[in-house]
Amino acid sequence: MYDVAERSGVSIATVSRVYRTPDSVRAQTRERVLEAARQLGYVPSGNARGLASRTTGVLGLCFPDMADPDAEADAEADSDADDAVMLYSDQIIRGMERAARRHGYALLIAASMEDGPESVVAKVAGRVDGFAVLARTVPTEDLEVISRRLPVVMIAGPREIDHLDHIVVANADGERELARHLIEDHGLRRLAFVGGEVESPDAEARFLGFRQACRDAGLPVPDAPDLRAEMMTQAEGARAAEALLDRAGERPEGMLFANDQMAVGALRALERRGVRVPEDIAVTGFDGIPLSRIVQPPLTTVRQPIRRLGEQAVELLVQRLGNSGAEPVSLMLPVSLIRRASCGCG
Amino acid sequence: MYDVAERSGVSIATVSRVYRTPDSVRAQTRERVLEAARQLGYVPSGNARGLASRTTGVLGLCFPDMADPDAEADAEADSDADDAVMLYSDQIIRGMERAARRHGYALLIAASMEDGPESVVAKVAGRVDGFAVLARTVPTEDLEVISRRLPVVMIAGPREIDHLDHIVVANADGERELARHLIEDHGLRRLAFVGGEVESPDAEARFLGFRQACRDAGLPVPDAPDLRAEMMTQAEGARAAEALLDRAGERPEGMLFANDQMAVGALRALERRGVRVPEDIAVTGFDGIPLSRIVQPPLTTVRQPIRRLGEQAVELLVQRLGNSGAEPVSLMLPVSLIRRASCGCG
DNA sequence: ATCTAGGGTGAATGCGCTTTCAGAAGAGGG
DNA sequence: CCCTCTTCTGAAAGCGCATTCACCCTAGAT
Repeated sequence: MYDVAERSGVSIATVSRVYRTPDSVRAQTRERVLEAARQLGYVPSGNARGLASRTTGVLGLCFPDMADPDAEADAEADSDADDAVMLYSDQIIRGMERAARRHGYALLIAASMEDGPESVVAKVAGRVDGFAVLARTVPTEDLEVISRRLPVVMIAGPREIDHLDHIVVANADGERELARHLIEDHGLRRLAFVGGEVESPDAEARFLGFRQACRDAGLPVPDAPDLRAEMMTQAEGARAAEALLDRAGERPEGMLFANDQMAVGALRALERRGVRVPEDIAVTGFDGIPLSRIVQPPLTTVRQPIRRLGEQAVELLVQRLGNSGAEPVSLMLPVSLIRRASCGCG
Repeated sequence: MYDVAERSGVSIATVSRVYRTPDSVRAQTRERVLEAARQLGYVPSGNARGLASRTTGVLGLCFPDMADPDAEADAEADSDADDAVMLYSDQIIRGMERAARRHGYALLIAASMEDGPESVVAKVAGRVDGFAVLARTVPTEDLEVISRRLPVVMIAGPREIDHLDHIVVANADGERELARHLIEDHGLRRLAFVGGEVESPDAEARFLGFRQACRDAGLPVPDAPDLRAEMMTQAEGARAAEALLDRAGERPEGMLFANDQMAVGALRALERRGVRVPEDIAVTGFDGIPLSRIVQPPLTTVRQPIRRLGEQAVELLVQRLGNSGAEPVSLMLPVSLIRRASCGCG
């Protein structure tokens, strides 16, 4: 910059103005400066600019190293799918990128890994005006510290820190609506719910929705899922389905899985056992992954607006950057029931 | 940082060392500093660090605003596909992110848009240690200037600037192999090639491959594609297919399209016309997009390793950051022929 | 010809951190 | 008890830019 200033016969202040507030510089001077910059191959330092102006024009995203183990597993099984199917994190990224672009921000993305002290977050946090975090990516205490200095929004996670903005999808509402549909529209009564690990807030919320539907319909309200899967993968889903079949007592009329992966696994297990879906038993999932459309029968499920999650995160960040004093916001994005053949529809 | 230093009774130099070279500080002192940092909610400024150390730990990617108009169009037609299908840019991002992560870098992404002077590139270029550019994203002259200051790798574009590293896929080889397959294995002779706009280096390279195959087989070598599509979309592909059918003279035995989108459009047009594929005519595409697997008949095509493009880009950047004096590298990634029903295979 | 605005420009300061370069504080050795 | 050798730590000088604040010049007004 000093070179540019010297070469064009002005001070560095003027060079700075040429880039920041072009109108405040006489056109002729401006041209001289730009020409000099071109000749010298001048590239303004974002770092210096950021330091001086205390703002970066960049938003960030931290996501878990293994954002979607199921999809990874799928990918290995079918290398075609690998290139075709978007992971959860891909969709978030796409959503955030679009929204950030609209607001004139660039997006810095980094997957968490164990590193030195503070690790990834530190890297991101120090270089952005604000950032989003996917659930269970960053230690709560780190977030606590960082969120005191800049806007942070938690995506799809519990509200561990009360002054954080956060966004979730309507897991409970979706599952409730799904169960209601099975009960009221298809007349099913004996429903089994297959949940996930206790620490998964999503899976738990979905189970809660299931309970509500049972209560609403006057059916017995279970205290806990009929089964819990550790990994929520297809393999676990298949195992769960078989376990439910082999259980003493009457066979359930419907199996609700906490996610699509498990439901798909169940579909395959049931087929092996010669159990017809949906004639003998209804099966449902949650998420609306691409695979749910392709399996036979197509899976009734609940679609999450994952991309909108990312978009909304950016909106919240931008809002907070404009008005840091506002009350913490807590958004819940609506989901939509997708009725397909696996429950008896279509 | 000054506050942390004061609170823990050391100088800022020591605080800096705690983060940069923890081992050079006595354990006891280190703990005191970290504790103070925690209490104060200290977040190191990436900008300042970058300024002082002249390195950011971030790699960048600039991609076109409309990375893939075809996919966009698809998405509108089928909102399901929108969430499911990865765009070209999504795959590049995924590849780069993975590779960057391995090397300890974060990734800054920004789509180009018309803005002030220098626009997006300036934003990215000033904040990264090096970056990748998708073809036709950044004006050549800007690239020329920037690439004098930091490593830049051009992805899937022509080598406009000779000192730039660049990566392309083996477009010509792939198309050549594809055409060879049609000619030798299926015994076809009258082949028509539908290309893209002249400015599309990919489409041109593919046509070149087609010519080579013709030459190899002793068939007449065309000077130009039988047709050129402006947009390379399904609609254009359909139109092209019909135009070829309606042409005077013998009907071609095979139609080779410069990408899958057009081929898919052609498939549909041919079906409407009652022309059977592959019995009456063979059809092929290029890219290996997800859709190519699903259409009827499944499309014979050439798959590009898009994700690897991103990974390789990062590898090149990292290499050059380690050794900036090296000769410019020019990589060509191999592609793979996918034989499906539309050419008569399977 | 003198005065008054204002637009243009320059000097100087500081953003928060890294990095020599020295100096201080212990640790042994003589 | 003094001297030398390590370890640690502090002082200070930037890194490249944004931003007052003050100043200068040119018009238009008087």
